[in-house]
Amino acid sequence: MQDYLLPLNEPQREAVLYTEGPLMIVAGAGSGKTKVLTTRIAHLIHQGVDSFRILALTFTNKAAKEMKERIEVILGNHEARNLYIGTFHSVFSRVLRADAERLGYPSNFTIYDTDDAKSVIKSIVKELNLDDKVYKASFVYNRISTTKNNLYTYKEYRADNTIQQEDARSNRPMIGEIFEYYSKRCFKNGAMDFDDLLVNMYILLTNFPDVLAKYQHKFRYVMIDEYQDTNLAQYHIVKLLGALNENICVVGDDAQSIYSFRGASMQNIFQFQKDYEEVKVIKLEQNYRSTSTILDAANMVISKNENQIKKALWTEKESGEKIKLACSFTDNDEGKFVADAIMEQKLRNHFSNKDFAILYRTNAQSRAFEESLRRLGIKYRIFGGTSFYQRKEVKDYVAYLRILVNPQDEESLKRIINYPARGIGTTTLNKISIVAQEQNKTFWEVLCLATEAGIKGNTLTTIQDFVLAIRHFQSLLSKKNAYEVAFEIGKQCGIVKELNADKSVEGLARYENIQELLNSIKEYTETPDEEGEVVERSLGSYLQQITLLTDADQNNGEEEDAVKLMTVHASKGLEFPIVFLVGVEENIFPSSMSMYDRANLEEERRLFYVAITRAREKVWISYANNRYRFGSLISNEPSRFIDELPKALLDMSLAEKPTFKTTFVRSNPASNDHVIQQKKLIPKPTSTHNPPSDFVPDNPTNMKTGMKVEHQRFGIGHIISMEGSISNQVATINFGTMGEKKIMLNYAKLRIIE
DNA sequence: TGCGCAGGTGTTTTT
DNA sequence: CACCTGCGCA
Repeated sequence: MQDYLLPLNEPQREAVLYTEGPLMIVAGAGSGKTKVLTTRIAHLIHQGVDSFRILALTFTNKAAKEMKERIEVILGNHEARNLYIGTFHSVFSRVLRADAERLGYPSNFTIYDTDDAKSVIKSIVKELNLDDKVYKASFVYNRISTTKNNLYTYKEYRADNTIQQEDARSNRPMIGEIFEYYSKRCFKNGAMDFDDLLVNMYILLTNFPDVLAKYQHKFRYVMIDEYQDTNLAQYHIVKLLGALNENICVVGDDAQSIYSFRGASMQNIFQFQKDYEEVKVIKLEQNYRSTSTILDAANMVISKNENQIKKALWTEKESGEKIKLACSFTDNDEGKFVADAIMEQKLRNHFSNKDFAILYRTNAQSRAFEESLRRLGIKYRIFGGTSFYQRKEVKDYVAYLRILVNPQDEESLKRIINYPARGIGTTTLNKISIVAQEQNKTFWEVLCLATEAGIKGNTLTTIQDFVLAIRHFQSLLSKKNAYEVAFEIGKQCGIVKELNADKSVEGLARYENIQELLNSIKEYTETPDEEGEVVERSLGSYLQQITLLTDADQNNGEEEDAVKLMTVHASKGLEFPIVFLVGVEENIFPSSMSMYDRANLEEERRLFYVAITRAREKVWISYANNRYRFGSLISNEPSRFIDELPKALLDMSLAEKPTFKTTFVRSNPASNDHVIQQKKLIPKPTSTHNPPSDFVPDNPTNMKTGMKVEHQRFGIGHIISMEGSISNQVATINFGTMGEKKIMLNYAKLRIIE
């Protein structure tokens, strides 16, 4: 037997050796699926399969990179370098670079990120004279995105009665029209958004039989990780690519499907088994990651879901510590509590910073933890939020580079034509836009012929200078490398000078970001090609690549000794010795956006499952009674998911009293803990009011100044005043001995008494 | 055309 | 609370 097969258990080995024909690996959390995938690829190469002919699609670029490295270790050579491996989006963008022209796109097409796409939608809504409050960019974008991920074009969208009725009912009948304009505009700009990378790949394969044949022959083996998070477009592409050889191996876990908002459907898992006559299914059920306590808890929670493939995940590991439940008074206290707990664990049990992860449902929750960690001098690193390449100053600079490579890109052109300020305002911009529309020219073409567009005087000279400058840099590109050109742009256009002039903390950070951007270009373009390397190192490929970098990819190089902070989504595929899962409250986790129908709630539950199963040794679950949201204090109940955990696996000693760091005087220390414990497992120690058992909150829209209302925790009070917008009303309520409180009606549960 | 201020408005999750 | 937008003024 080969050495690399020795560390595998029976089903793992079977999965590695089963190389021919369709294979589905159902891999539970922590069951060694990455190990199986890497060993499987290594085995293929070892058996003599040409490494250029293996395609592996992963969820993040970082995962791809790690897999490559692990394969190199197993094989002891650099064969893995030739693999086609990466995310769907990055692999397809590479394929499309080669064949984009057949679809009428330039090979240096620009990739629009979500912000770019929304900005295009905004201009279209404006051009069509529609109300931007009704046609909010994010709403329209999501709808278009979902449609495209289901492989619907704007034509089909506009022709579909059901869709049109839906839009009519939501009072947004023009979405189809916006969709059409948007598609045409992107095409004219030589730009693809994230979804276009999938859609156009699909079109390329279906409309050009020779291209399909080329890739079907090229990719003799196809492997897909995280299959439960693929969408319909991805499903069809994979099916097409694998149709010739049918050597398709998908790896997934329905229990970890958490991206339905992006069009992912775990239906693809079930469909896979129907698509091929002789599909082999292998289940990996032994968990090597977590203690049995953690695993039992996770299994118990996920068992509440109706929609799932039954699995029996087990472990040989010891039971370990119970899951600690911790209750804090406010979100700030929660931050301090977690930082203290980390400090204590470090001192008492000799853990290092890098052993800890703090996982939350939304990015906005990170702040309290950042502050408290900083105060204790604990090094931390946040993953996610606005990524480096989304920062304004970086995007502005990148826009210059995009224009050099693809002058059709109107979006980027608008970004930089007046940055740094050179006196070209909205008036001129609109004028050019109109001429461009009328004469069916690109924005750039009109700029080049500014005289004909009726532009005169100073503005004309400015535009002509701008055009000359861009052309100069374009020609420079053939003489100098991308880094040198980028550097020249910063210098000659005065961007660097302008940023350097701002000596504020933020200004300094912006300046440093630009230096970092230049460094990254230098590193990318000046890395010598290794033998056999298939990566292209032009400015065009650099620009496409950076747009597709994910949060998980930003971890540059060696692992540093820092506490990791990230959303539960971002933690997928990772593991940590100790996990703090925080903000585990109703309205937050599960999110108030997804708790009102079964499918959404089940996805939240899977998310909870993912969070817990990240931990190897210890899990702390934390919630706060009150937290600041939009500036005022709101109260949330502990999450229903806490109730779903087996009591025997919980250590509730820290949840009996909330940790107080805030100065707060309890008006009635002799609270009624015992009553509440009977009613609900989770103690609510701050309760000083005992609501009747039939307490039903009323609709907040009926509440008016002067009313007498009952709050579950604060008791009876009078509404003194109401403020805030209609969608987000804040009431000031006098609760007598409990004092005056500002309450957000959308979140609080209030009952009208009279 | 550009800047400063007031007011409104919004928070899932991400390629 | 922060961020963004829109408006008024120089």
